[in-house]
Amino acid sequence: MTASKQPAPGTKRPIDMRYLESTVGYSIRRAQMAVFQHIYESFDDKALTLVQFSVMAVAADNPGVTQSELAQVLAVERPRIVPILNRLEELGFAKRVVSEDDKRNRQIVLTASGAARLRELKRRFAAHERELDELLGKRKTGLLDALHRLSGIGE
Amino acid sequence: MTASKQPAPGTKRPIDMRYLESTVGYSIRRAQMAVFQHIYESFDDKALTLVQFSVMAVAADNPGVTQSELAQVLAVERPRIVPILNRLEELGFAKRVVSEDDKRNRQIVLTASGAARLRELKRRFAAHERELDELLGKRKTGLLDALHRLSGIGE
DNA sequence: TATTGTTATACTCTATAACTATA
DNA sequence: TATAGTTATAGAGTATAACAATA
Repeated sequence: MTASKQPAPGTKRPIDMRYLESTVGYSIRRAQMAVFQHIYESFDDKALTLVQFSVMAVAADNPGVTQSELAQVLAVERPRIVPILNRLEELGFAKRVVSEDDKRNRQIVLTASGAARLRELKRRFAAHERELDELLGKRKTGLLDALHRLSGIGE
Repeated sequence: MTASKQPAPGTKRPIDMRYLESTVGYSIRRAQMAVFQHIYESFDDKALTLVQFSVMAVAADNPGVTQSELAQVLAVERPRIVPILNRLEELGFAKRVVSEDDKRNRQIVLTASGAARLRELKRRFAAHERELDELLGKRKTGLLDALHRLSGIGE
């Protein structure tokens, strides 16, 4: 090993990150980045985005859910739902149906093709979650509990 | 209580979110949104953004850290560091100093004013974390452990 | 009036490519 | 040639305002 003022190529001098890593805010951001990337690697090519996937998952369990309801429960602004559903309709995975009870509402329903696509993606998502299980072991229950508690801070 | 096909005004029919809420990906996104919002509420008006705060925090503990190092440890792209430092210089909180050893490097150092501002924001950040502690109790250690494990998935 | 879906706008974030100055 | 910082650009994500249809 040669003494040098310059770090060897490929060698990074260590940066003290202890302060930020002790905070929930920074740690949760880094964890979310890693988890999202892992999900996208588990999805197949040309897969849906996570928001599109989430819309399909909610629509599957709540047939006839409206766009406003989707926006509210997924915590995205109403205008953002529009291009997401446009895309899902283009792909033949979902349909807007004007509600009979209140013609302002568009009820979202999955097509057979959309339900099949969702099943495939849920299968891949489950494989991703099993990998997290290996990493987390028994910590997973506590993690979800803590995350759900954090989600309710402002209420 | 009146029977009605329409939900009463202000009443939302419950949407079944059990699937997404059982996943780490969705739960972590919602938690991050809540935590970040809580941090910004704890900061004072005209406060720095979280990335600006993070840059200052790293620079304080690692005097002379370069822009590339900041980008790498904070997981942001190099180009994004530029306007962040421009702003911190405008505010008089940080300075770029061309390195003597390698004139390509700009070493980032906090000014006295920047160090003082960082201390104030860290004080507010600590109050935010104490509120999280109340919410999480003994779960906090396990949460940070789990988040740090998740951050290392791809490695 | 109020609400749903929509359009439009702007600002931030993210991801690249390419330029400059240094090495 | 390779790297640090910068500029430029394009695509998402986010946040508002306002409009048409409906209530």
